[in-house]
Amino acid sequence: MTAATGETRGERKERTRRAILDAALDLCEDSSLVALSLRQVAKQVGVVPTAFYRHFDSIEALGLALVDESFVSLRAMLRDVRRGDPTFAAIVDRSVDVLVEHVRGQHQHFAFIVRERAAGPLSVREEIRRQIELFERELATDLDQLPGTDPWSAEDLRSLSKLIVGAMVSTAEALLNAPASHEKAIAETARTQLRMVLVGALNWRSRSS
Amino acid sequence: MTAATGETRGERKERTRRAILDAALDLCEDSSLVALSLRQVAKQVGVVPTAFYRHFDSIEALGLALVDESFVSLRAMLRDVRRGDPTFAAIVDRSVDVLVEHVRGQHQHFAFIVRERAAGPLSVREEIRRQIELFERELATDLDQLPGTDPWSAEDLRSLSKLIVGAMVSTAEALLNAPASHEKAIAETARTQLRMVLVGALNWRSRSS
DNA sequence: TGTACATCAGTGAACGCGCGTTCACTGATGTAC
DNA sequence: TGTACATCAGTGAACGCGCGTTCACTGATGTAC
Repeated sequence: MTAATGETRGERKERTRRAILDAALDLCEDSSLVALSLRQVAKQVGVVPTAFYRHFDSIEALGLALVDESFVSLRAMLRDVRRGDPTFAAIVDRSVDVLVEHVRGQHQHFAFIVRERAAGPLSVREEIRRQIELFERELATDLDQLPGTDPWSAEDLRSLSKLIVGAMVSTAEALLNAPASHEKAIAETARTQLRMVLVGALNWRSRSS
Repeated sequence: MTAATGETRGERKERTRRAILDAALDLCEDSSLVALSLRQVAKQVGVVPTAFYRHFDSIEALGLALVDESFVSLRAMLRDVRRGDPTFAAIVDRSVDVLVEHVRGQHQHFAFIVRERAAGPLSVREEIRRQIELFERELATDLDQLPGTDPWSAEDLRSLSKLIVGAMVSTAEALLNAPASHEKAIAETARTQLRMVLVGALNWRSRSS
C-alpha cells in the first residue's frame, strides 16, 4: 500500500483492509475460499504476505467478514422489496426486478455466497446457512401479514418461505452462470415460478381447511 | 495396493481405480475438489503419488469421473420415481420417499454434486450443470404426459420443472446438512412444497387460459 | 509551538512442508510360439 | 507344456515452487507534555 497525503493511519489501514477483501472476492471467484492462499491475496493487494496478519487471523476469518458484508447487500435488497404495494402480483414483479438488479450490481457478493454456502470452510458454511435461515423466518413473518394467509399454519408458512427463498437462490445462480442476454428469460421464468407457488399456496390451503 | 491371488492384472487395476475414486469422495467431503491434492488421495489409497497417473490425468479428470458415477445413482433414483401410480398425490409421496432414501444411501455422491456444482473446477461445474438441465428437460416431458397438463405451454413446463428440481436439490441439501433426526420434518416440508407447487401450477394455468 | 516517546502497518529473511510432475526402474502378469 | 519376450501397475528419487508462520526490524504517524 502506497502512502497518500491527508490520510490518517486508521484511514490507511481501512483502505488496505478493503483492498484485501476485494482481492479475496476477486481471486476466489472461480474456485473457492478453501483453495485461496494468503500469499495470493497479499500479492494482488501489493503488500508483503505477513502484512495480512495485521488485518485477519486467517483466510477463514477473512471469509466470515466477506459473509457479513455480502449479507448487508442482500438485506438492502430485501428492504427494496418490502417497500411499496403489498399485493401478490406487485410483490412478485418487484421481487424479481430487484433480484435481477442486485445480482447484476453485487455480482461478486452473490457468487461468493452461492459458492461458499456449499464449499467454504465449515464456519463460513455455518454462518451462511444461519443467515439464510434468518431470511426464511423474516419472509414467513412478512407472508403472515399479507391478506388471505390467515388460516395457514406456522409449518406451512415456513415450508412456503423455504420454497420461495430456494427459488430465489436458484434464480440468482442462473443469472450468475448465464450470459447477460438470458437475463430477461430467466426473470420471466422466476416470475412464472413465484406466481405458481403463491397461487398454489392460496388454493391448497383454502381447499384443505 | 496389495496383491491378491486369483486376480487378473485388469481386475487389480480396476480395484485401485475404485479405491482412488472412493478416497477422493471421502477426502473432499468437507472442503472441495479444488482443495484436494493428488498426494492426499495417493496416501489414503496406500499407493505412491506417481501411481495416480496410471488412472487419471489430473484431479480434474478424476472429478469428471465422479460426476458421471454420481449421476448414475441419481438416474437410478428417477427410475424409482417413474415406476408406479402416476397420480399427483402418489408422485409427490413417492418422489419424496425415494429422495430421502437415496440421499441416505448415496450420501457421498449427493454431497459431491451439491458442493462441486458451485465450487468445483470449471469443467466439473459445467458437466454437473449440463446433467441437471437434462433432468429438467426429462421432468418436463414426464409432466407433459400427466393428465390435466395439456394446456400448459412449453415455457411454463420448463419453469415448473426447474422449480421442482430446485426444490428437490434444496431438500437434498437440507437432508445432507441436518442430523438424521430431522429427516421426517424435512420430508414433510418437501411434501408440502411439492403439493403447493402442483396445485398452484394446475390452478394458475386453468385460470389464465 | 516544539520535543521526546509510543504505537503499529508494513518489511524482509528464514523455516520446514506438501505440492505436481519428470524420470528411469522393477517385477509380476500376460502372450506368442 | 515350457520358454522367451512384451506389457504395464506401481516404485522411489529428485526437482523447483508456493505455502503458512516466526521473528526482529523500520519508519511514518500519533500522543503527552
